[in-house]
Amino acid sequence: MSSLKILVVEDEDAIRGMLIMVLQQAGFFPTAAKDAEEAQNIIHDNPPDLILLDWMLPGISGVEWARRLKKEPIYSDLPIILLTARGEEEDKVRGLEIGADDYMTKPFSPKELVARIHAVLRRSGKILGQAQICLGDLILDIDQHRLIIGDRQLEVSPTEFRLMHFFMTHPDKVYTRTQLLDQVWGRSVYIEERTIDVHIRRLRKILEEYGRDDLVQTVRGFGYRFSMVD
Amino acid sequence: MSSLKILVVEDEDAIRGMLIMVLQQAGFFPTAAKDAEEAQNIIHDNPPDLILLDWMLPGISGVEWARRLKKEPIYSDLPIILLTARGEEEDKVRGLEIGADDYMTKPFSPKELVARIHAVLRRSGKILGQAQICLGDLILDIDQHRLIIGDRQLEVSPTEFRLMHFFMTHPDKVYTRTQLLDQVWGRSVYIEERTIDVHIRRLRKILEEYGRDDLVQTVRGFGYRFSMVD
DNA sequence: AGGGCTTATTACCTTTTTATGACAAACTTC
DNA sequence: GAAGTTTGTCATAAAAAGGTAATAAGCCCT
Repeated sequence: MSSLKILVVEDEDAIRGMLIMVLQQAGFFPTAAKDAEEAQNIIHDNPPDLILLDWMLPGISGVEWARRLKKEPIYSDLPIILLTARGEEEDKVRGLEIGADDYMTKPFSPKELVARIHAVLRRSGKILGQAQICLGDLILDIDQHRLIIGDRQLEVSPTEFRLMHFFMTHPDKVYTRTQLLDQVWGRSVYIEERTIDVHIRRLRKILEEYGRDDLVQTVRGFGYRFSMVD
Repeated sequence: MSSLKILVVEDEDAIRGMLIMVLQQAGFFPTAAKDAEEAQNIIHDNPPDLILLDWMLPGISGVEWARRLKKEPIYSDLPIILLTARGEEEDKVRGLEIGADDYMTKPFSPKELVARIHAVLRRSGKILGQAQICLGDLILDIDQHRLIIGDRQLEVSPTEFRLMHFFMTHPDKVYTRTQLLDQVWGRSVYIEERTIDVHIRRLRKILEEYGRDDLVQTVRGFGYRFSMVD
């Protein structure tokens, strides 16, 4: 699942801006509101997958608004993370009479925020990886961790599986070795670009037995492409 | 089984009230106590099927009381879910051998609470599912704690049984060691991940005699999978 | 055709991951 | 409370995977 929308409801410009920045960086699609009223409109027009809500808001307080939201059946499943200043309210928040799914005390690190968002989204089932990815007669089953062609199962190593996963979710497009390294191995790993060649080779060898080694195509001077079309 | 009784032990009125509300809504029959002493009486007069216990209590702390309870043979099977505030204690909960079956960090969503209660009840056998679970020629007899293959029946140890139970009710999907630990042993126990390997080994050894050790499959880099398919 | 560059292929070695047997503590059972 | 189970941990063996370098093969241009 991609394009997870997060609504930030926060009256202080600086904090709101910072939050939006952080969220974008983390791959979310943030929208923002200054108060409950504005937020209400956004929710109506373009319901987000999660709300980051300031405890104190001008007009209707964040808590109050959250409570109302949770009562409406349409929105009751919408996860809410409360943002509070450190202080006396902390105890009350813990009481969770509000129905918030989590809370954070300012100031917090971007890292922690993103981590909590992920946790809440996962808990509420918003992050559902597709169970299966099909492409022609290729099936990559994430849950079962299996790669199947037709009715036969292929034996692939962890890295081969990840590579295949990336290819199948990004078909028909050329990727440089560096891009593949970043996407499949992760930005923080440092290995030779040429190593990619070897892994491509290994993938092809496996696919070869099924006459499908033509799926992994070399684009001379650029990199590799995975495609059902020649 | 209907009319599952749940005892809430929590000193803060607001939270206690909220919990009771949530539990009723979810179809349980909650009773409540403000402290360990009160709880002790209730347990004696009208033993519940599960206890929701606050970590911090006036007088005897929740943890201390839980520990004592677990030592009494009569109550040792009574599942306990600990409620803790987020903070330093969190780590301790996992580490310390309290004997709780699960724990939750406030604040939590009602949904999650109910889900965990169900999970714990199921694990501890309070919720009767099917009496038998069949998969191919495998039959797992819940009541008798027996595994039947074809026409022969064999005894398995408690842990092996639970592991087998989990596998047979969740076939074809890969689980990491951590997931298995959480699901089969419970979230609050702390044992080495590698211990899973040993239990897998033991399961396989049993199945081996019937030529069925291929049911438990290793998925390198991820974990294990139980499947009738290769 | 040949030089220069890019990719393919293979072999090798290191690291990582899993399997297995043994042991001791904890727990049951009689 | 003694004998037998059960279960978690460790040490070690075994297996698989992953990265690199060396060499072969291929492509493109003049």
